[in-house]
Amino acid sequence: MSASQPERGRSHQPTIKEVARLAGVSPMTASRTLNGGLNVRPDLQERVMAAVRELGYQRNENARSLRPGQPSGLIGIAITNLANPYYGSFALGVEEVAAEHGRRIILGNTGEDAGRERQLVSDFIGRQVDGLILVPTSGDSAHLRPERLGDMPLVLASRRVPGLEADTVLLDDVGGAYRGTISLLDAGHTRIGFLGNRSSVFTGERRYRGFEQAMSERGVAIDPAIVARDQQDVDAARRAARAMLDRPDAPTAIFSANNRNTIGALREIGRRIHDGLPGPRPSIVSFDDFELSELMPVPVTVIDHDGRRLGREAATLLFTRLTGDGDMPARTVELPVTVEFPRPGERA
Amino acid sequence: MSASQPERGRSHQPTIKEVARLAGVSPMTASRTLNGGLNVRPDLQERVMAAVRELGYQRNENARSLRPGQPSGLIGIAITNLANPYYGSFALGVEEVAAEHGRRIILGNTGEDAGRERQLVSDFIGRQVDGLILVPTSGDSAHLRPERLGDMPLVLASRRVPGLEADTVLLDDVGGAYRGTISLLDAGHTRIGFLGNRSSVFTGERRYRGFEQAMSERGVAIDPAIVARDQQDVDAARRAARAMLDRPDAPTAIFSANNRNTIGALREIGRRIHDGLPGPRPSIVSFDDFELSELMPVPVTVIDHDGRRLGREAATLLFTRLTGDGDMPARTVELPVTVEFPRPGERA
DNA sequence: CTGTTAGCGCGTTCAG
DNA sequence: CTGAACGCGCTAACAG
Repeated sequence: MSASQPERGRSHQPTIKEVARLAGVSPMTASRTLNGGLNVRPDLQERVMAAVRELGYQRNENARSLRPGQPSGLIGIAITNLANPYYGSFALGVEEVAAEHGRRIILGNTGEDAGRERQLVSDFIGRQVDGLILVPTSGDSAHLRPERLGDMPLVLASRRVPGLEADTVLLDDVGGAYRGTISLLDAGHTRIGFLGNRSSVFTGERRYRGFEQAMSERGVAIDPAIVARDQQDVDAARRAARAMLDRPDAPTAIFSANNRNTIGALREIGRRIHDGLPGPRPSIVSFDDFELSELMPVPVTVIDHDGRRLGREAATLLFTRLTGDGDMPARTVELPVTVEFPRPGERA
Repeated sequence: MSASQPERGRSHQPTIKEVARLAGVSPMTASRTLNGGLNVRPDLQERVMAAVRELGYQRNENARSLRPGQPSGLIGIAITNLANPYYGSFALGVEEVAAEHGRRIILGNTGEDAGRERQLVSDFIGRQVDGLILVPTSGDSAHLRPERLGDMPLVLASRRVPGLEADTVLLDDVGGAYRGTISLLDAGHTRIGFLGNRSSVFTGERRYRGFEQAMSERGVAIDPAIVARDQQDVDAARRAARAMLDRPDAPTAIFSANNRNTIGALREIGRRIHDGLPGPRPSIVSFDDFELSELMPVPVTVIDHDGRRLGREAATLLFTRLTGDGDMPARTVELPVTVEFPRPGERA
C-alpha cells in the first residue's frame, strides 16, 4: 500500500508469449497462426486459438508496427471544426472508408489555428500514421511542405493550400455559387446582396467568384454596399444582414456563402417579420443545406453537398496512393453540388 | 524498379540513434535531452536539439509506449453516429479535454451496431489506449464486462448499459421531458401526442418516463393512439405524425423525444399548412435543439443541451480515474438541460 | 512444418 | 554527468 506508486492493478494484457506457453508451442507458431495460419498444422492452430480465447489475448498493434515499413493502420485527420455538422459527416465518411480498409482514425480539431494544426500533424507523424487527411487552416503551412512531411501521403479536403501540390477533394464552389446566383437573376432579382466569410478562406473566395461570374454574365452590377465578406459567426452575419436591410435600397435577395451566414440572415429576417418592420422580405440562396429550409418564412434555395461523400472521396484518394504508386502526380477531385429550390413551383 | 515491391521511397523517419550520431553523443544522452534534459550538460543539449531540428526528428510514440505501464496517450472513442451534430459536438468536447491532457483520440463509429462496437473496443485495446469513452449501442454488451476489459478505464455517455457499473455522464432526460410536457399542460393542452425512438434505447425510455410523470401528475390521460415510440429516422417520424394528425381526435400538441422525430413532425406540419389541409396546427416540444426553431410555422419549445459539455464531462471523468484511484466507485454525472420557449411571451 | 535468433525505437538499470 | 546493456511485443529471416 505504498502511497508513492499509483499501483493500478493493471491486470497485464496477455502477450503472445503467454499464449504460446499455454498452447505449448513457440511464440512464432502462435504468431503465424494469428496471421492466417500459413504453414501451421491445424491441430496446433486449434490449441493456439483456444489459448487466445482463454487468455482474452489482444495483439499489441503498436509493437507490431514497430518494424519500419510496417503500417500502423492509423490515419490522422485534422479538421477545423468538429462541431460543424458538415465536418462531422466528413469525418464519418473518412472513418467508414478507413474501416473498410481495416484502418482506424486519429482525429484532431484545429479550430482554424495553424499552430494547432502543426502540433497535430507532428503528433500524428510521431504515431506513425499511414497517411494524413486534413481540412487545412488558412495560416502558415510550412509544416505541410514535402521536405517536412517526407513521403507521408497527404490529402487536402475542402480547401487548397497555396503552392502545395497534394491530392485534393473540393466542392464545385464556383459552379454552385454561379448556378445559385443565376436562379436569383432568373427570378428577376437585380439587387442581390452577398454574405460571405473571410476571403482568405479558400471557399469564401471561390464562392464569391461564382457569384461574380453570374452577375457579370448577366450584366448586373455588384453594389459593394450590399456585399459583406467578413462574417465568421452567426451574430456577425446577422448584423451584416441587418445593415443591408436597413438601407433604403435594400436588396430583394441575398446570396449567402455558407451556413453561418444563412442562419444569421434568416434570424434577422425573422425578427423583422415578427416586429412588423417594413422593407423587402428577401429571398435567400444558401451555400450549405440545413434542415427545414422549406419551412422558412422566405423562399430559401439551398446549394447542397454531401460531407460524408467528401470524406469518402478523400479517404479513397489516400488509399489509392497508399496501395499504388506513391509518385503519381497529385490529383484533384471536384464534387458536384445540387441546387435545390424551396418547393416545386416556388422559386426564389 | 521491381514490380512486386511497393518500393515506396519511405524516406525513413529519423531515429534517436541518428540524432545522437549527428550530435556526437550516445542515444541515451539524446533521449535524456528530449525528456527534459535532466543531468545533461547544456552544451550537449544544444547539440542534440540542433540535430533534432536538422533531421526533423519526431519521437516514435508507439515505440515509447511499448514498455508495459507506459501510457500510449491514446483515448478510444466509439459513438453511434458521427453525422449527428450532437455527437459531433460530443466528440469535440472529448477531443478538447484530451488535448489539454496531451492525449489524442482514436474515433470509431458504431452505427448502433453492437458487433461493430465490439470490434472497435477490441481494436482500441490492441492499440493500448489509456481509456475508453463510448456511447453504447443497445445490443449485446458482453465485451464491456470487467472480465473482458480488465482494468481499462471506461466511461459511458448518454446511455447506461444494463448491469454494468461504470463512470457515466447522462442528461437529465427525465427532468427535461417532464418540464417540457408541463409547459404544454400549462398552456392548456390536454391532448398531447408523443413521438419517440425505440424504448430499448435508454434515452427513449427515460424521456417517455418524464412525459408520463408530467401527464399523470396533472391527471391527464395518455391516449396510446397518439403515442408512437418506434421511429428511428425522419421519414418514419413523419409518417407517425401524419397518422396522428389525420385522426378526428388529433392532438393539439406533440412532445417529440429527439431531433429526428421533431424534424419529421415539422415536415408533416409544413406540408399540411402548405396544402391547406384542415385540422390542428400542433405546438411542438422538442427534446434536442435545432437552429431556427423560432422561425417555424408553429410554436416550438426546445429542450436544449450541450453535446460539447457532455463530451468534456465524459473526458474529465476518465482523466480523474486515470490519475487517481482506479478502484474508486463508479460515478454518474447528470447534466442539466434547459427548456427554451419560442419567443418571449409566446409559449407553446 | 516448427523453433531460434535478431532487431524494430526507446528508456530503465546499472556501471563507469 | 554519460554510456552500454537489456528488454518491452512482435515477426522477418534463417536454421532445423
